[in-house]
Amino acid sequence: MYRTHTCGELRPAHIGQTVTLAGWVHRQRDHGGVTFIDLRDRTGLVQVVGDPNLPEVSAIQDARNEWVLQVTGMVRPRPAGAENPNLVTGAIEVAVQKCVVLNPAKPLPLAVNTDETVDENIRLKYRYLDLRRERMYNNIVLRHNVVKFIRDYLSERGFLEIETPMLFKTTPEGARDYLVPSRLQPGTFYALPQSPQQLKQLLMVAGFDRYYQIARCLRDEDLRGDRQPEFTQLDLEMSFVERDDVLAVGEGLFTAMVQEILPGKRLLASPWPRMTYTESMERYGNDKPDLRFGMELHNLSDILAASEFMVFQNVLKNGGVIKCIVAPGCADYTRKEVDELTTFSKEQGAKGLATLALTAEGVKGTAQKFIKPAEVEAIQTRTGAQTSDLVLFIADSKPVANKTLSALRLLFRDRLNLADPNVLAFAWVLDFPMFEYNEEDKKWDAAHHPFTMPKMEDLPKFETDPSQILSDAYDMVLNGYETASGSIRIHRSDIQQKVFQLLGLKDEEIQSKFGHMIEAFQFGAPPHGGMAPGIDRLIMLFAGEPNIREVIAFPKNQAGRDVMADAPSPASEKQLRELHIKLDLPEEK
RNA sequence: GAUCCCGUGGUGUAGCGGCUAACAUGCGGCCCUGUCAAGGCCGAGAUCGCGGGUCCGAAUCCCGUCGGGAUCGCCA
Repeated sequence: MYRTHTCGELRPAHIGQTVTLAGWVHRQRDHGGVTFIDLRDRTGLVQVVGDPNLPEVSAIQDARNEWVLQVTGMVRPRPAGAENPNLVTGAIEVAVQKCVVLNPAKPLPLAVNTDETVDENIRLKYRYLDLRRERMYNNIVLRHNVVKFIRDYLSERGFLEIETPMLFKTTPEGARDYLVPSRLQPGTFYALPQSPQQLKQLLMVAGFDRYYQIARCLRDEDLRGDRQPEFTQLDLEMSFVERDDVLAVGEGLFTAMVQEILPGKRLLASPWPRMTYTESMERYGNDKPDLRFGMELHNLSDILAASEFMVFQNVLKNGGVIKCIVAPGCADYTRKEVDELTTFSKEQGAKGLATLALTAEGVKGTAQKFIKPAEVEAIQTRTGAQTSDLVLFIADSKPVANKTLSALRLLFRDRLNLADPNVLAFAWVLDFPMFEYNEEDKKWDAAHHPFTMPKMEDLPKFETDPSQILSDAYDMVLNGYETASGSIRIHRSDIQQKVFQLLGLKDEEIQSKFGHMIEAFQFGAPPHGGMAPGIDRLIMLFAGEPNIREVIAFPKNQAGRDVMADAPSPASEKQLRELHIKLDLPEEK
């Protein structure tokens, strides 16, 4: 037996007991005679003392940071005045009688016992050391608590956790698949699942009624701070439900979770706000609004319809819009600062940025000479802009204006600290469009996915205007992130056929790619729907971390590499031969 | 595919045209019996990511390249 107790559990109640501990040297303080070590295991720290009056102290004196020790000694109270209120074990210490070095350690490439920032490349290369640090440990524990809460909550409500295959089938829609070559059937490939979407629907056809899975999903696309090539979703599906039944489960789950395991956080509103996709786009410029602060977008196209500003005129003539946001207290921005905002806007796709500074000395800014006093007044009435505020205008096509102002809004959020980091602003965004026109490929794409149920009343629009078809798709958003996405699914094979056809899939293609789905829907498929919250993103937001790598034990870097194991790496000739794969690599420069 | 930012001892930073490259921490040695980021003294450790250029002189300016991050595209 290596230990009788853990480091973090010792209390004055243990005084007088002889205990054996095992752990890492968090810190060592050698006073020549008496030596202190803060011994660490995952439960915490405890001070062990090597006393010259006690035997076997040499190992204590020799020990260095991160050595692994086994220590046996008597728990005793610390001398009066020597208690450490910062440690939960700070009232006591362990007087060492025996110390065994289980394993010494070389000096570490990164310090485990501080929270100072370390280059992320080094952290990832030595991730097993990085994970010893308190911040990472806390994140991993939080992750466990979140997943455990999910399992308990859903199990209590009749959901079954069911595993689905990792080796499945490539699909034509959606993200790029990771392919896995089949050895037994040369020339064919599995695809790793982008999500268990089809399988969970088939589980509904099977009658399981309420299913969930903590499911790994894989998508071969470029990485971002909130996107990893493999990530984890709470995949969830229910039969005989309407949209609000699904939303109620999600809202109930995360509301209870916040109350139970996130005492430092509070919900912005309960019940959660709901808005349509269209409303979210109008008011926030995107479909994942951060509702922790205002600064909404305003459409000024009507007020400025008669503007003398040629830029505005031309945009309106071409079907564009003039929209704005109001940056509070920013009227004193310098020319340089405004230029930076203009550059930022152009990076987002806008052709330019016009500003109106409402200073105490009067109206200034690049748009001042084009906007009449009456128009300024109307703008102030609509937006609530006041003296000392800066109004930022984007005149462009509606998508560009929304995208740019949305990005500016988040820029000011961070610059002016407008969002309370302890608030969780959950909300639902509803009624997404069913299809988006893909200009590049000149075809319709599914906005959510092709199994999403179009609104019944919009079915006639398949023949007239697919862009106007709304769907029973919904997103759960949190603090400016899409944290779940779901829909009521198509359970009728005739509607499913219609969708596939509009997406431009040929009959043979529908059969080869989705024949099993179409067929299944002909054998008594129940109405069903579900959603899939992104575990990594949620935990990132719960933990207040800036990216999801911080809440994943072994994440990949921006180039999709595991820098610790150095993956991906070349396959051997033998492996390739078995798979009947020949490489055709691009010429090296 | 594109844009921007970063790269200086093990780690974190400073220096940004004139240095023998500074500081903290870590590391090694010595001293020290109550510390808890212990303290004191001594020491080792960087050709400033790499290559080229400008200059009397480059960590510092320019170009290229590699590595990392953020963003656009991409992500049903």
